[in-house]
Amino acid sequence: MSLLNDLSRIFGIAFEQAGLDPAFGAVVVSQRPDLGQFQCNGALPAAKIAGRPPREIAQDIVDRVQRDGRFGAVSLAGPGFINISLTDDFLAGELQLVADDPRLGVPEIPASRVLVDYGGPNVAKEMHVGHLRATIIGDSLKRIARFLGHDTLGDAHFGDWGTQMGMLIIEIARRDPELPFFDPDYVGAYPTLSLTLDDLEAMYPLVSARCAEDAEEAERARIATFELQQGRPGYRALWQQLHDISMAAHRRDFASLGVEFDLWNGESTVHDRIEPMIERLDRAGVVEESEGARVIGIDEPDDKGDMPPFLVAKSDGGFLYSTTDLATIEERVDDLRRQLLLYVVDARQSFHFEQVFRAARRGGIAPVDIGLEHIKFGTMNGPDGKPFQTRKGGVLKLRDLISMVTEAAQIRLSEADIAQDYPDDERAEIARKVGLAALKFGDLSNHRTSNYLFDLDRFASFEGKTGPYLQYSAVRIKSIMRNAEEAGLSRGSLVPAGFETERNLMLVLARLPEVIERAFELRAPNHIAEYAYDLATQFNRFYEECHILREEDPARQASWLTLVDLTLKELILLLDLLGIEVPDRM
RNA sequence: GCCCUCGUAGCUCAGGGGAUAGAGCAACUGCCUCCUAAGCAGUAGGUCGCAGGUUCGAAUCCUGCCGGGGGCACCA
Repeated sequence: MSLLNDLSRIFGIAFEQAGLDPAFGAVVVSQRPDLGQFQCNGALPAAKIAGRPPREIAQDIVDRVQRDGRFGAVSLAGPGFINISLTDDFLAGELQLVADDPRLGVPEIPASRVLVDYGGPNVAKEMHVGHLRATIIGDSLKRIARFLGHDTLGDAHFGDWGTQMGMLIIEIARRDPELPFFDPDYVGAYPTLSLTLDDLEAMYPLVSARCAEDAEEAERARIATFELQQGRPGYRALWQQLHDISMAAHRRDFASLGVEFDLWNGESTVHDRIEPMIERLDRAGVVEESEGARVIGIDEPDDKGDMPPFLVAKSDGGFLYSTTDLATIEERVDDLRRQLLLYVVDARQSFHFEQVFRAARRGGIAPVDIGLEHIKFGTMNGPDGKPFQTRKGGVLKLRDLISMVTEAAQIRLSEADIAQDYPDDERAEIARKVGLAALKFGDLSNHRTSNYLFDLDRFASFEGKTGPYLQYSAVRIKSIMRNAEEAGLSRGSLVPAGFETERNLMLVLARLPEVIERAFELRAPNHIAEYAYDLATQFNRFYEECHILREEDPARQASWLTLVDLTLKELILLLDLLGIEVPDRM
């Protein structure tokens, strides 16, 4: 029931009556608001096929459509553009349907079973700014998919089964070799270590550096990894503790971002299905041996560059992340019954995903009707154009980043006179929501594939095109609705627009369905962000021009209350799709 | 060397083959006795990296070149 669909259908019928493909009737929002609210450019490409002058076809369409009373003006311009404006009556009627619809005019599409893989924290490493994008973009895509009606699962997909585990094991063994985890003959319960994630995080770079320069040490880590994967009890018990310590910290960080998952799986989840999977691939003749390792050939005739084979098992029989990734696809397709897998992962891994996806196709793990997509994103850079680092040169922890923006919001709140009488806990809650909004919107308003510059001052300014601006706009409406209720005013049917800003607000409100659908099609939350900003801006203009509570015409006032209430609902929906909450006041 | 990606206003970034390429920040000028000024209105700022091509029409699609970033099997 979207307005653009309705208009496109009307124009499509006109093209059809003129003996042309109805697809030419596609109507879009006008690029020239001075000439019309909408435009249809179909006459230009149609002219080529029909062998008639474009202006003649356009005139034909205009003549047919003009008999329809809903259009205020339909006119021909330039080489064959058709400019369209609606009557205020028609526009109000269309928007009334939206206002009466719990889904705000967004149709539920035929559901498909989707899984979004995002976040991707690792054992023994605290989440840092690099995880921010994966988490925020993935969370938004999951919300969008779910709202559109897809059966959607989010998986944090923990990095918990690779060589870093072997390294941690040998490091802990080095520090305390007497621990029973390292005694192969030990039977009984294992002690609980009092390690924190900070401890683990301090260990990792040390042992990692040693492995890099000392071949024997690297060999020990490799063997430990292998034995862990083979099921050595002491190592498994130690692994469980390292896993749980890390998981607890990650859950806390995700919670503070307001991000939730349906699945907290990881690489280790699929361990038991790796052997059978490789056997099956072997029997199918897909796996070959190469330099002692087991690989799947994935090159294709029209490859531009080299495509090395995909590694499923190391020469020592151990597994690596490519193995678990392949088994994870199998699990998601066979057990979780997913039809579309979205991997929200750094663009630097695009070659890896190209390989895994090809291997999954070649091995029959993911038939062609299963969607496999790498939703790649760029890096968050510092002022030097390189991946963001703190002044000391270290990585900025996600936790610290969140405190920084929350603190900045707290300061802004102290400056505002209006907030001085708020209770302390409410102020803290507002600061949290505002800080997170600044962070999330600042990220999501960039297209995901571009690298962008992380500027803390910009995130802390809260002015202009920011998350807090959107919250502020919504809060203004909430305030109006509260005041209206106190004054005993209520909402009424929409009446035709009488002001330019009012009409424009209605037009923006009517664009919602296409924007959400397009954002999901392109896997691009920035389309939501962009539109939410347009909507808020248009509302603020209307707010300046039209004083709702002072309006003397009761019908118009009631209509305005409906209009701003619809604006609020759309804003809250859009912000929710971005993972941003709106406080009651700020 | 090969592959991927990006190049748009002083800065940070949007932009769906369509007309006169947009926004925020920074700069300058106005607007709070009036529903929250985290706001609104205005001024100024551009050979869309360069060169070809496809097209009635290209910032957008294709090719080449230049520049930034990234990647190229037993790490993740």
